[in-house]
Amino acid sequence: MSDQKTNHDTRERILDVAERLFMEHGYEGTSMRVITTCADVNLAAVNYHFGSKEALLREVFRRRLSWLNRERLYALDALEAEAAGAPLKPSQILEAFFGTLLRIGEQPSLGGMTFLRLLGRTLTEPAEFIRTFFASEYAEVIDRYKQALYNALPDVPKAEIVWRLHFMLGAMSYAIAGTDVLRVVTGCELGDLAGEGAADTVDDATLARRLAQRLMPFLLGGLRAPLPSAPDSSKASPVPPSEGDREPRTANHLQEKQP
Amino acid sequence: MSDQKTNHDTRERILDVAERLFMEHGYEGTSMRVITTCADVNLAAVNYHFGSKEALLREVFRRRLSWLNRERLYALDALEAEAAGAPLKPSQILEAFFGTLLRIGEQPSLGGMTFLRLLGRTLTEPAEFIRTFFASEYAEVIDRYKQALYNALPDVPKAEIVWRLHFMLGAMSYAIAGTDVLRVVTGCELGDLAGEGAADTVDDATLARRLAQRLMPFLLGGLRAPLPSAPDSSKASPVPPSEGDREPRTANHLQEKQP
DNA sequence: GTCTATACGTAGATAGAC
DNA sequence: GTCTATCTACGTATAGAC
Repeated sequence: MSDQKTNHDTRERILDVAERLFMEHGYEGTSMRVITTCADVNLAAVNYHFGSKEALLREVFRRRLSWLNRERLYALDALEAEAAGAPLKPSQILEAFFGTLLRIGEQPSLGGMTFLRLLGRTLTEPAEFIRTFFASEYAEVIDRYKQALYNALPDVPKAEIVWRLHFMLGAMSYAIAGTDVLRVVTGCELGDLAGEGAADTVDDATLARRLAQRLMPFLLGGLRAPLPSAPDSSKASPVPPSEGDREPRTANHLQEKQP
Repeated sequence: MSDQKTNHDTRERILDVAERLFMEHGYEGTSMRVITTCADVNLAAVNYHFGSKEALLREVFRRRLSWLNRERLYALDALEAEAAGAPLKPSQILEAFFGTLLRIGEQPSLGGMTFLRLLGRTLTEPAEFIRTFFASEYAEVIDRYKQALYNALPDVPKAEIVWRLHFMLGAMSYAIAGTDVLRVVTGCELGDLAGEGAADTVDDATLARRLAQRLMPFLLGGLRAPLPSAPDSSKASPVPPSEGDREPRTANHLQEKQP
């Protein structure tokens, strides 16, 4: 049973090809004909094995996300067990959430950078079925991590934490998707940016490691930034002290334009 | 000439409808037939006025981006003239770049939140013609702002600045796109988050203002975060001092996983 | 279980009447 | 300049042979 074409092989081959093509051309931009041709299977194979194109996309994500989100829960469990009731440090929480994700990029068997790029791009796809699918897949993990952040930053309003979680997800998603797109905006290949000297191509595992190394301080800096001044409410903005890490206080740079 | 259907009206009506539909369903997910039906024009009108569907998308963006990027250059010119050769503060640069963008959300005549959401989503679309179009539209502005940031943060490696610019663009794009998508991830409507008390619907202008108020401190915190420790190079990470704003020094939270 | 062949709708684009 | 009618290619899905 080494090189024999079993159903399992066909299914996996379709999933691998679809993962890459959805990443390269988007969901709507990838036709079933192209998928089945590239996977060297019959046009009908997708509907036979998965039922529909939508179900195929869901399965592409499920086989990766179920692993990822389980690992994220394990990581949080471990941290909380070690802390024995004390709130976690924000840096620990971010490392568990984003570090677990970014480490996928170093391991092709978990999807590698192909899957990370696909994930980053698909999070903004407007199709309703995609959004509801992600909502259900992420619900538990997001809820647990939000709670952890609430506990870690007790003096920061919960709404503010949710906003910043949102911003962090965005920075991460674009950073990943951009490792082969956003040269457009930055005007140069990210390979040039990742290395200190060698400007040529960088393999995926190295890119993933360097991305994590650059991204995590940025996220932590954003999460722990001073709160904005209150605009239309009379309550003051307390400085959020965070355990372990010192919380810097700087001037408020953004003033509300119209009071 | 008040309510007469001129060519100009037809063109603008097509652009307005296409802007909204591309935002709601994506480029591939929006058909010419739906566009022309909603705009109450004939199917052939798009090809007559714009030449093709791709050219229509480009024109949808061009009429907004030409204004936006001109304003961004003006804002930077004004800051640099005022500074008279001295480097700008990072907060000023971010305000000029992101503030100018976010203020579009308050003005429906400039596209409002509809255009901002469309922009946020389209930046990740994989289609080649879209990426090359954005590259040319953004080239000058990005170049000018990169230079301004280099000057403002002379002790931060340029590669690090480009990475962080990249992260900031991502956080902003997702934050915008998410104002009607990412309830998926955060588990609640952003309307709930924006207001202190009133949890119902928030009009676009208010949402845009509150978004800017929350986003700018986050971006500035990320931009001015401590540099990551050098992983595979022996040179130390200097703390970047920035003018005007005090630069906080915190511990490095992220350690390289493999030395 | 897998593939061949095809159904049936819709995509973007265009020729030519008005 | 605008519209009708239509072209050709491609979309997903399925019925039925092997």
